[in-house]
Order: sequence, then C-alpha cells, then structure tokens
Amino acid sequence: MIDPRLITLRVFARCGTIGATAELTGYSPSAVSAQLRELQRVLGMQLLTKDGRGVRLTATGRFLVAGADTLIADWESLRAAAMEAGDQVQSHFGLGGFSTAAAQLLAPLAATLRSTRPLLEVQVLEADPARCFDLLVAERIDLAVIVAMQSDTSAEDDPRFEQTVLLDDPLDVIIPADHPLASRETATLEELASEPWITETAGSTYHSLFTAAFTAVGVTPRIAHEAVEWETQIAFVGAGLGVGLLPRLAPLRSAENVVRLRITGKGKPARRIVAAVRRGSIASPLIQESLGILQVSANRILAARPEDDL
Amino acid sequence: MIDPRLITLRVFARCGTIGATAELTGYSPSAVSAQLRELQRVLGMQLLTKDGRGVRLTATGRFLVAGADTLIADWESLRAAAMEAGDQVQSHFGLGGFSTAAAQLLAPLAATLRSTRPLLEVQVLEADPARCFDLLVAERIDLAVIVAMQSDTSAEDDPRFEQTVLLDDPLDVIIPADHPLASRETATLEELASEPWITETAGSTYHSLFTAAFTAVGVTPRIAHEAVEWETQIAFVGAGLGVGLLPRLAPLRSAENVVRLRITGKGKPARRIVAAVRRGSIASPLIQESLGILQVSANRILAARPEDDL
DNA sequence: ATCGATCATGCACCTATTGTGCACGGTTAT
DNA sequence: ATAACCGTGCACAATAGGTGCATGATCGAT
Repeated sequence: MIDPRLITLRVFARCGTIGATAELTGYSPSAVSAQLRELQRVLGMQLLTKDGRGVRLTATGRFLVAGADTLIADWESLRAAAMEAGDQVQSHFGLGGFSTAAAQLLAPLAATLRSTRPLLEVQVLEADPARCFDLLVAERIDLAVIVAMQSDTSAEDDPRFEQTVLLDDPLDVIIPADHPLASRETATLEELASEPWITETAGSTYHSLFTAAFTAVGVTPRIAHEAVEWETQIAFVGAGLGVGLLPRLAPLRSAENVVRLRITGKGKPARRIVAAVRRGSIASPLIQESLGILQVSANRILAARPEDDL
Repeated sequence: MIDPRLITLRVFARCGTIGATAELTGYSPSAVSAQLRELQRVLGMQLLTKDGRGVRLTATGRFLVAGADTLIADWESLRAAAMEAGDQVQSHFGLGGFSTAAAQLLAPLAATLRSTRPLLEVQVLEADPARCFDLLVAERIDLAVIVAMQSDTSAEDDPRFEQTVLLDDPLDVIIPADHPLASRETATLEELASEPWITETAGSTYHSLFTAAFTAVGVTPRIAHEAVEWETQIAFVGAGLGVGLLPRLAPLRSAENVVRLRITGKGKPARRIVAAVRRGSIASPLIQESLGILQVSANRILAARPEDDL
C-alpha cells in the first residue's frame, strides 16, 4: 500500500548500493535506479548524491527513510487490525529462515498452513539472519525465524521489527568417537578448554556465539580450524582434527564417527531462536496463527529434551 | 506515496457511489470499479458489498478507511517535514476555493507563487466548500479557502484536515436605493426584521448563515424569495422585491440600483473564512508560505475596513 | 405493472508506465 | 595501467491501468 519505490529507497538505505538493492528486491539495477530517480521527481526532493563510484543518501533522504519506518509500521498495523476485524484471507505469505530453522520449524509451519489454508500460497526462503531482516524490509518475506545474538541487543529494539522468542537452542560439543570423553554424556567447557577447536569462519553468526560462550566461563580456547558449513566442521571433528560446537537442532548422522555431548556447568552456551516480523504486522491473524504453530513446534522440541537441559 | 487506490477508497467512503467517486477523482467509473476490485484482491479483504443497485463499504472497509486517516496524515506530515528539512521544491500545487475567495484571496496567492516559484505549476479550482473538502481528500488540491459555518463545528476537528482562520467577513445588508434607510450607513437586524428577505436557496452554505444570524437576535424574518447566485439576489433587491444579506467581499457594482449598509448592534453576522489543508501537510514550507501570503491579503482587507467593524 | 433512470461492472482496446538487457562512462583498487 | 566495480542511459518488451461503450440489475415514478 505504501509506494513500492519508498520501499526500494528503504532497502537502499540499508545496503547502500544500487546493485545490492536490486539483488534484494528482485529488480534489475536499472529498475532500481529508475525508481529512485522517479521517486525524487514526484516528491520534488533530492534524495541521492553521487559519492565516488556509488551513490549515497542526502540528509533529506535519510530523514525520509527514518520517518518511513513508523509510516510502514502504521500501515502494517492497520492492515493487521483490518485482517483481524474482518476475518479475511491473504493470498501470499513469505517465510524466511536459516537452514536448521527452516528444516525443523519452518517446514512444519508451511505444511500446517498449507493444509489449514489451502488457497494461501506459502513461500519459504532460506537465508541467513542478516539477510532475513533485509528480506523483511524489502517485503519479500513476512516472517523470519532467525537466531539472535544473545550478546548483540542492537537488533532487538529495531523500530522496524518485532521479535518473539521461540526457544533457546543449546550448543552441544561434538568430539571424535575415539576421544577419551566419548563415552560420557556431558562435559563442561573447562574440560574442553585445551582441545583444538573447530569453529565457523570468523565474522559469521556462529563465531560470535562461540567466543561469547568461552568468555562467559573465562577461558580462551585455541582455534585450530575454521569451517563454513556444519557438514565440513563435523567432518573435521570426525577426522580427529579437534572438537566443535554444534547446535542441538543441527542433525548429526550417526555414521559420521562423531559423538555429541551435552554441555553442563555454569557456562551453558545456547543460541536464541526468535521469530521476527515487520513492526505492526504482529497482530495479523495469519502471523498470530503462525507464531502459535511455531511455538508448538518449539515446545515439542523442548519437551523432548533431558530435564536438566532446559 | 500512499497507494492511489487507497485514496480512491477513501473518497468512495465519503460519497458512497462509484460514479461520484469517479467524478471527484477524475477517473472514469470503470477505473474506480477496477481499482477497488484490485485493492480487495491485493489486500485479500472484502471491502465492498452489493447494496441495492449500488455498493456499500463492509465493516472491514470502514475500519480500513478510518485507519487510513492517520496513515495519510502521517505521510503528509513526513513529507512536509522532509520538504522543510531539505529546502526542496515541489512541482504541483492545487488550490481550491469558492468564488469570492478565489477572486480576492486565491488569485493574489497564485500570482505571488507564480512569481516567487516560477517552476511551480499552480492550479486553481473553483468549488464550493463541501466540494473543496472532497477535493482535498481526493488529493486533487492541496489547500482550500472556504467559509466555515460558525455554528457548525462538526468539520472543525475532522481528523483529516487542519484549518486556520484567515478572517471574518461581515455580512452587509443590501436594500433598494429608494428604501427609507438607503441614506443611512448602518442598520440593525431588528430594524430590518419586518422586511421581505431574499436569501440563497435553502440548504446552501449561506442559507444556514442567514438563519443563524437571525436566531442570534431572536427574530424570525420573512423569506420572500430565494436566489442561487448573488447576482440574481442583487437584481431582486434592485427591483425592490426585498432586502438581502451580502458578504462584504462580494463585489457590488454601483450601477445596480442597490445600496449596501453595514450591520450594527449585537447580532453582527459574519462568515468565517478559513484555509484548510490535509492534516499533516501544514508544516510543508509551500503550505506555510501560502498561508502567510493569504494572511497578508486577509490583513490588508481587514485594514481597509471601518474601525468599528472588525 | 411498465418504463425510464441510475449504478456498477465486464469487455475490447489503447496508452504509458515500468520492467529488462546491454553498452557505456566514471571511479577506485591492484 | 589495467581491471573490477558501480550507476546510468537507451532500445525494447511486457503489463498495469486507463477510457468508452454495452450490459445487467435495481429502484422510483407514471
């Protein structure tokens, strides 16, 4: 309902370049360029300035984008309230999430929605958390399941989003099957402090989780290897190169010569899995129903855990 | 920036029929119909229901329209603030007003704007007050100069508009040149109570002003004739058919065998001339400048009056 | 009861907005 | 210097969105 060109401007404000905006919105770069030019024409404002080989928002542009946050939230809110008031159905619903969330939470959600609302066209997009926020802003998706950095509260009160916690997913340690501790069921981080660690590549979402876990207990682990995919990480561990952290929700095929131990002790690292929606849209019946379904899935996962591990 | 189809829906909410909406917005009836159908499809809501040979808003529709008021006001406000912050220029500016206002207030305004902002395309539309509000809602005009019913406060705090008083235009009495009081300069309503009166046709904006003036002093005049145009009314008076009320701003050609007397005494009827804009837009520099110019014109008019008459 | 008036809507057609793909010019990093 | 990158302009294509007229449905008046 808000002019799509304003949405485009908003996306541009997030990623800074026309090309990235195009990629994110699904337009071509020329289209984005033309849209922004047209937007400036109809508003009679100069929103962009040349800046080196790129373009940059003017003060007016930044002002407009800042104000657009509340405007869009108001619209979402109105739309949600109207949907609720009128018991209406919407036709398209976009979901986003990272791999394990997509598998364990979004898939059942999509399946349930597909059966309860047959004429709703559900679309799931796998994307990492940061990109999920971008996709929400770009209105490509309506709900995202992401992992929140427990340490990083910057995104928590972003005026553009509303977030609800689904569950805390504890991190397990995975060690080679021939490791001395392999017969145990639990271990503490201190016990493992001297092991060579295999982490996600620095800068990734999970790397900061890793460091946060160890700073919490006051030890500094030795990082031996870095992997990008969990599969790779697991393979490294299986090959005896070291140990690693793996979220409980991440599947571990038994054939992989690796065992998984729960972590006990005072430093119990976990990743917080939250659902995020555009601010204002949370009252929408479809969102509400989806959050309910997600919560059910989350509770089922929690119920299946050992008691000492919640 | 708000989807034009939502604007159209809003206009429809005001006038109730597709045809009237079309006339007001400048679209064809089919276009309005198609727009509203498309709007319902995109939102996944049913907004209209068949009602006899026409259509009517559903509860959802009314809800949406009600919420749209604040949404649109927010946008206007944001736009205005951005314009102000960035010292930007807009390209089009629509003005509306009724005949005497158009002549005495809007014409100088348009002329001034045309010289101070050469590349601003100013458009003036003559329309009666009620229609001016419709045109504001339909976004055909951005500023209207209208007469407010002093009695009728319903429109004053409409969430869709913001109004500022420009001046009070006193009503004079016009009498035939051969009338006993014709040599006087002033008269009271009581003195004229027994005269045959010539008014605007019942239901018009000015008719209610007429009745309000006399109920204020507690007499009930005899209405002898009704006219639609002031010219007609003046002609009637000139022909000796009775007396009438004429706003000070309405011109009176001397050749017309009619004299104009100021009204004194406790019941001094006047029409209040106000400028109205869409809520939120009042901070816009262009609106601000326009209001300033209008106020100057209004003050000049006030300054030219006898002192006892302000 | 009939007829005409009024209203909304569907259809054929047309326009113009808005998208894509590609080439180009300017700017920065190697 | 050269290569990589970024944004923009242009020719062209798709499509959203417009008009005008015919149609069907409903209501009021004769």
